[in-house]
Amino acid sequence: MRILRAAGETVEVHNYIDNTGVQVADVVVGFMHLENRTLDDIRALADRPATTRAESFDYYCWELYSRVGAWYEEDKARLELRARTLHEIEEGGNPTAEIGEFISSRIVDCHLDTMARLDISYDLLARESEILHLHFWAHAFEKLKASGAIVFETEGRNKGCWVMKAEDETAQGAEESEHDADKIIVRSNGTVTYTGKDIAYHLWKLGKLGLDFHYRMLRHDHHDREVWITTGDESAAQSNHPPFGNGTAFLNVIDVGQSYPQANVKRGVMMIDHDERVARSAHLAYEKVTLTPAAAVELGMELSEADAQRQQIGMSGRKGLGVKADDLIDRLEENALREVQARHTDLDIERQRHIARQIAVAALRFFLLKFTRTSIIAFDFNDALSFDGETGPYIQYAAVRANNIFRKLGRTPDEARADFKAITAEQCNEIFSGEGGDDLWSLVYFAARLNEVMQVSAAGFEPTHIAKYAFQLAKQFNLFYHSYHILREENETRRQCLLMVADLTRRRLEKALSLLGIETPERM
RNA sequence: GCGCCCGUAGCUCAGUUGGAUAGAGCGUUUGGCUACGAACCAAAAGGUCGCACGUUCGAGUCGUGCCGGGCGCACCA
Repeated sequence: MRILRAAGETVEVHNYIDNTGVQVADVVVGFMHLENRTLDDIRALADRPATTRAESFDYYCWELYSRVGAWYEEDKARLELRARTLHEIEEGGNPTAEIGEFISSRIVDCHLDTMARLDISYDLLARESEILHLHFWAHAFEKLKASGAIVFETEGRNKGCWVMKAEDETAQGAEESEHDADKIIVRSNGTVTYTGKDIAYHLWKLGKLGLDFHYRMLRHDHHDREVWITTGDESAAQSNHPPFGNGTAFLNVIDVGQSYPQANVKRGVMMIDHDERVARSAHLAYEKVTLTPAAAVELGMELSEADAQRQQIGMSGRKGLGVKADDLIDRLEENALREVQARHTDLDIERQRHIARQIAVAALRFFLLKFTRTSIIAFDFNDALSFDGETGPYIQYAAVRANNIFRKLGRTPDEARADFKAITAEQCNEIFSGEGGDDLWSLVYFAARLNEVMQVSAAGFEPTHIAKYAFQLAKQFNLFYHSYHILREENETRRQCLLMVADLTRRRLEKALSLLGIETPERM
């Protein structure tokens, strides 16, 4: 989002809230049938003051969710309870749905708090419940039927369903093939599948549905910007909302496992809105983070022999196996704070904490961004917790060093720039063609490439290009920093040239970091 | 069976549209702080780019076929 905006695009950040799905249903089942709790009980639990992470509502639900998973395993017949609960939540207007609504809202709050720690925020939270209740599907259904995108099957395996036919029907040939290429959109019992709902949602994104959500302001984020959420309750709606939807293209950031359903969604939308801007839209697939066997052991998992041999082990919420973002950030902040306190005893605790938070965010964000989207990230605690080498803090450190030069000099970069203006082109040329001139040119040239790298990164939807570039620039700056001691330079002209090189690099470093969502601390 | 992704140094990964002796980080070995703070720098060791053909003046990169690993292919979301 930051990179696309910097490249001149207008971007709206939405987060799809699947508040009527199986995960919510399972937690509801856990509260209602494993723990026999009422809505008031759950409310009390959510409202109790939490002194440890384990007592927080989201941690409680995470743990409960895996318990429900195990409970289903004991007796598959219990899955009937999930189906019923899911149905009641979709229906709305009953106690089960009320509990579901409460839980999902609270979890969204927790999620936003966690994301805020990483400087992540959203413009709009679009809820699945509204897509159902505001009849998005009914409108999309008519359009799909009218366009011939879906047809009603009167015979065969899919009898009684509305299906989207496979593109290469003839090439398919074999009737008895194990897998059917046709995609069912409406089931024989008349209910709509996920793909159908998602097609409706995407038609809305492009302003092609002829319907809109109601909106209300949910909260201000950590930068005091408004975060809006959809609502099906017209009386709660606020009309002073920013414009949402009506996009010219959409980018769905979902893991690569969703490639097949996403391809179907795009196909469905294309049949109604055959437009180059839709063609430009894409499923921006990324690979998941998995655990190294060592990390899995550290999380308390007992490895089978087969697992220990594996390269990676998938995380699973159902099994309760995963790294919780808040835990990881906590550890990063603790480690960073220790380092800061060892180095900067003069700063008060609040400033130390602030710096520690900035470093922790840099470490985690860079750790995730240093990989390409398509490579599976094998999560290792040592790598993720590191502040040395190819890490976010390394780059921050280079930028802070550059700033320290000016701090020690007693002049701001702007003042130094004014001094520099007094130097003639000839004098400058002499420095840059003199001893070490090539080193200076090489750094200046590399620093000047940020914009080009940003374009490549935006065009390929690949933030890692910026990340790799930022690291290389920091590395080159550190070399320069060691090779040329600026404040000790006696030649006044030369010193001012070196200062300008340092300032140029500093600005590019900070810009690159900000594109990655990383701040530059005042001290390190 | 069909489709997608991956295979590059001991480990984790980069490698723009095909272009010169294939690059980082970590780890290992060695050296460097009277400091613009060493969260750093320098040096060394370490690679048949999974295998085999093909296209090309030239292939880690493009094509085909194998081998190995991961993930999809619901009237679930």
